[in-house]
Amino acid sequence: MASRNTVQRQIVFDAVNALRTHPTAEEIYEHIHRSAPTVGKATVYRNLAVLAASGRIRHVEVPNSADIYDFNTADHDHVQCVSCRRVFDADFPAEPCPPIPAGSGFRILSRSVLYTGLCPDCLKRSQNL
Amino acid sequence: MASRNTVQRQIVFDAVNALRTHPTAEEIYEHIHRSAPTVGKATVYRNLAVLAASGRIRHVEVPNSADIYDFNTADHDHVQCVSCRRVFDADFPAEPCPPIPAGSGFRILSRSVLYTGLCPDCLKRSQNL
DNA sequence: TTTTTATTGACATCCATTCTCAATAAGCGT
DNA sequence: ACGCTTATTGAGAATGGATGTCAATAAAAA
Repeated sequence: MASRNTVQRQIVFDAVNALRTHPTAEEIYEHIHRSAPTVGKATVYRNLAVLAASGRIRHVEVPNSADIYDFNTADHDHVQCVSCRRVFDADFPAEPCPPIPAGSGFRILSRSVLYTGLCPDCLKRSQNL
Repeated sequence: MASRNTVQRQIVFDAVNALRTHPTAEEIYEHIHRSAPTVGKATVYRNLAVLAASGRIRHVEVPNSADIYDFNTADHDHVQCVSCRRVFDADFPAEPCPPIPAGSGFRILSRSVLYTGLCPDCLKRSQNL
């Protein structure tokens, strides 16, 4: 028997699509908790994993921060602000990285690119000091 | 007063240069512990951070695994094997990603590229099943 | 040598995430 | 519609990796 359509799974999926701001699992849990206080945190984590594995949402691993989940499953990179730690889409004008290579005996499955820097808000704030 | 040349700091630096296999902080600590059992784990972490900040070693953040430290400070990417979780240099023939862009009000400070896939060992093992 | 203060070591604490396990419920076959 | 199987749930404990606390120590400036 494959995966089941539980109400909790749908709630988690809806939350990721409602929160369009690269939410963490914790933020998704808090959002859900308001209208569905019985849904446990482990259930949120589990369903985020299931949804990501099936390609319905995207799981973005963020080193030294909580991972984020993205309703936008199209291939795109992210920027994390070193100051406020928020994650944004890297939609600035940049050539994409070249296609994933095949060489040296590795089987490359994926590539993740994460930019770090200052977001517009924090950059402005730092310039006003 | 700037930073001090403590014996512990030198021990940590030497360990990173001795372990040329992308060691984690834990592995570095264990290596050190054999010959210098009084050096604490917090000291190892602190000195790894100091050495990385001063550019003497490189700190590579690995999502969902322990971060690794690299004696090779030259700019290069890494591959993590999804099976054995080891980290390798991405020295396969690949065009590098284009230079870091400046656009959209972000100040981009760095970009990290991490490939995931199967290392030669694990690839071979999976083909022999 | 004296003084200053960066650094240490031991341990507690933190954070994000995963595990455990009995209880529940999805959805198949009948 | 009704069981039956088993994927899933909820609560909390447990984990792993890393950082914080703080009195004691030791670089190195004066």
